[in-house]
Amino acid sequence: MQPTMARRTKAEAAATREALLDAAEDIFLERGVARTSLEQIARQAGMTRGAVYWHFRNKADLFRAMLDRVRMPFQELVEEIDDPALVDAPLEAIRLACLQGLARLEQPRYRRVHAILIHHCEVFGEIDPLAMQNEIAEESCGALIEYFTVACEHRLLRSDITPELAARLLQSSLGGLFHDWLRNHEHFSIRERGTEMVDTLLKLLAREP
Amino acid sequence: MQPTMARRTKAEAAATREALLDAAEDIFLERGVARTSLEQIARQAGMTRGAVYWHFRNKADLFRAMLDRVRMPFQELVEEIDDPALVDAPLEAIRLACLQGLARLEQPRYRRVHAILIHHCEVFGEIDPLAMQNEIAEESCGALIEYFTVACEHRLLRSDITPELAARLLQSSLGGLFHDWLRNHEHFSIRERGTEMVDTLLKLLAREP
DNA sequence: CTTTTTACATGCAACTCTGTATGGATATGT
DNA sequence: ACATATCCATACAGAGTTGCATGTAAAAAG
Repeated sequence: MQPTMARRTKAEAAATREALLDAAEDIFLERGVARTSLEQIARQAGMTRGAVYWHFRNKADLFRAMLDRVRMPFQELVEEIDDPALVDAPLEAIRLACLQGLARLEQPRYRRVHAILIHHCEVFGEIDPLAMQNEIAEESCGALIEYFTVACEHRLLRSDITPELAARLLQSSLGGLFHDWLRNHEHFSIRERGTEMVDTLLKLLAREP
Repeated sequence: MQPTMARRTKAEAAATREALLDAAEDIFLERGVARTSLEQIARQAGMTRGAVYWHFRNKADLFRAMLDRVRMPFQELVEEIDDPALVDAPLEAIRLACLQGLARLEQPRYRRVHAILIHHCEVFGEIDPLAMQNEIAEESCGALIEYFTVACEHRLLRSDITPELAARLLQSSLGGLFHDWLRNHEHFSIRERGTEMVDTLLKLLAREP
């Protein structure tokens, strides 16, 4: 055993920072946020608590950094499918944005971090996960309402369905499916079920030809 | 200050047990399960940790007792609306069972305990809240599938909708709405939005006359 | 090459929480 | 009335975690 390992290069330091965040994901997901100590995270990454306290101020700061690696604003999803042919097909734009989101959530990192945020952490320190979830929900619902409003103006929606109702239906359905899937993702594929759900919902909501 | 308060009557003991559970609901909801100590619960109830350890073995046991006060198996909801006229109207039976469940969730105790179970606790000790949620979800979804299957056999469903798909749609929608509402119940009434959602979904899923 | 800063490891004091052991006073059974 | 079991308060030992302070070897700056 060496006397004391010492300073790494800047690239190595960045690598240990990522390793600490990876380790945090692992143990947060396995034991929950509250029950994992900083020493468990450090040992999982092959480090000691000294490394953790150098890179982060405390557990809340580490948690925030972990979330920052998977920031996925809804607006990004819309911009990624920015096809000018879709301005007159808002329902198809919604469909593609949803599928884009489902594809992202299948990536292990997104899935794991969201599972931690939704199912494996409580309020702690200066972090309020419910407030974060609220922000996400409000933003996505607002965006959906806008698109459904456009669809309504183009006479693409059933006459007995308001844009707000359509948006809430779609958002609740996907949110519920998301929650269920995050509990045990091996039970089914969220991409398949999500696609099926979005397709049928949009078909049911669309005005009959 | 008296030297040492001592033994209460059996009724008083049962009352303190209830008071401890009430206090646990309060603080669990406010601070989260992991961050609340047994002493905080005891003091909130005007007792000490001795009372807690007398009535419960540990925090997990207290948590389980708290959940036992709001056990609401889906079958109960169906039995409560056991109207023989509904055996030939399975869609109406589903609707009434859902409304019955929504009405229950509006009761403060049900709402608070479910908010704790879903949003304010992680895995701890011998308690796995995700497994409990899974049980609830599986049971309710299974019951919905049975009823939608009957509806399908009676030609009450659209021909392009399978009973499984209908059940998953309804369950995900209500589950997502439930999660959103539990985050901040003052934002909207789950009874109104849930009723609206159930009505429109069933209308969309029903075969056109 | 020298100095300074970086990137950690190690050690320490303080705090919090748990579980249990003990004690006491009263309700309850007989 | 007496003995006993009940209901709860108090005290204590132990473990675990946090934040900081210190040490240190190498990288980076000059």
